Amino acid sequence: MARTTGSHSGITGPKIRTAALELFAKHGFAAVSMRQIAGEVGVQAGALYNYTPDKQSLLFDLMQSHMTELLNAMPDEDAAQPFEMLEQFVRFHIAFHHERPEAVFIAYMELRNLTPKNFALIEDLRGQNENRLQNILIAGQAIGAWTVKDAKIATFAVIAMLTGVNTWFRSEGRLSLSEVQDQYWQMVRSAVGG
Amino acid sequence: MARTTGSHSGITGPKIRTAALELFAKHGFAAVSMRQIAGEVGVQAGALYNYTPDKQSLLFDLMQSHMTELLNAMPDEDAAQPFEMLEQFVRFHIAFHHERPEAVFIAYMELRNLTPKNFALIEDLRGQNENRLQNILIAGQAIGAWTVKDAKIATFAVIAMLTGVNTWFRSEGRLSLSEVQDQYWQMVRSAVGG
DNA sequence: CTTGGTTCTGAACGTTTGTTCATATAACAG
DNA sequence: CTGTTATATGAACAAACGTTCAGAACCAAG
Repeated sequence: MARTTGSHSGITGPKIRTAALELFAKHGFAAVSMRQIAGEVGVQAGALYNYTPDKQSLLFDLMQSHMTELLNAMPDEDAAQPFEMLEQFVRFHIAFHHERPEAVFIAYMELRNLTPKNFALIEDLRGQNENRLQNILIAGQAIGAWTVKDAKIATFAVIAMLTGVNTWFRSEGRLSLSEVQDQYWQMVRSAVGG
Repeated sequence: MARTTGSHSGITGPKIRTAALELFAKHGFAAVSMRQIAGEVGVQAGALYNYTPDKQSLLFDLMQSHMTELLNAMPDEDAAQPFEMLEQFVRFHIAFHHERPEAVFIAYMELRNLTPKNFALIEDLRGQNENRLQNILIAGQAIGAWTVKDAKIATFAVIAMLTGVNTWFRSEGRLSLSEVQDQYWQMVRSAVGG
């Protein structure tokens, strides 16, 4: 046998994904050319097509990886009471998103650049995440853990708040991650009336 | 004297702005071509350059108009107590954004497609809006109207919540505008501890 | 070394891009 | 009507786009 499959692939492949992630987050999918990505990797544009069938797939793979990572990393719902589950959800979301700002940015800024088929797939994953929060809120409603009126509205409001953290929070800044988590948890708890 | 300035300009000009607004919101600035905009207007691409020096200015003008409209339309701060001012801010923001979803979308999705100079100008206008909310929160803090710890965090959280309404709320849906305003106001009020 | 497969180059393809401009059209003032 | 001027056309420009592909370079097994 000859050279092992992906002996360079193991280096160039991830490099391409990283470069694409950063460039897409910075300039937007449509504004980034395959030649720019290749340049960042240190390779010619044609070489990218050993790793992705086309530009669209590159975007889709990045988004899909992010969403499945998010869903897999999320703590189990079953274990705890609604109140603790909500706190866990809030803290987890802030921490998880904080570690991968580019992926978060892309995952909800570049939805419109997906083909309809790919869009549907990502939207489904998005929905799963929102449903977990909504289920927590409904469960808490049911046992009177809080007083929020409409669980669906509250879901959107909380998701927006949490996603918004990434637009301003940086580790080097005035506040630590846990301070941010603390205050957001307090705001969310109060907002749902818990 | 000859023909009055802008006899057609008065028709084509606004048409171009409307078409650009819709297309930029739908597909993104970088993904929309001048020919697409022209096609929507019913004109050839070259004609656009009677109304804008270039594509970039078209984007910038749309964003600037939106931001100054927002700032001008905002109710005065001076009149009321922090508590009423906060409620006013929340209800106003939801209503105002609801009336112009495309402009809102563009105003914070296309920041990265502005030239550095234009970016700075828009960021300044953005900051003015955030400052109004922050001032309200600080004023309320000072007189003990609510218990929120960090006014800057709360500002970001509230802005994110309010801007997020546009991602899901449509007039034809289950809820009316005032129901949404009511529940968001309740959530914001609780979140700041008022 | 030879052999065979993986990875990359570099040129090329057909389109599309933003923008310009000479020219045509149409509307109004006198 | 004539003359003037704002407005639109449609062709053209160079540059950049995503993608393809023959061939070179490289690496590892035998």
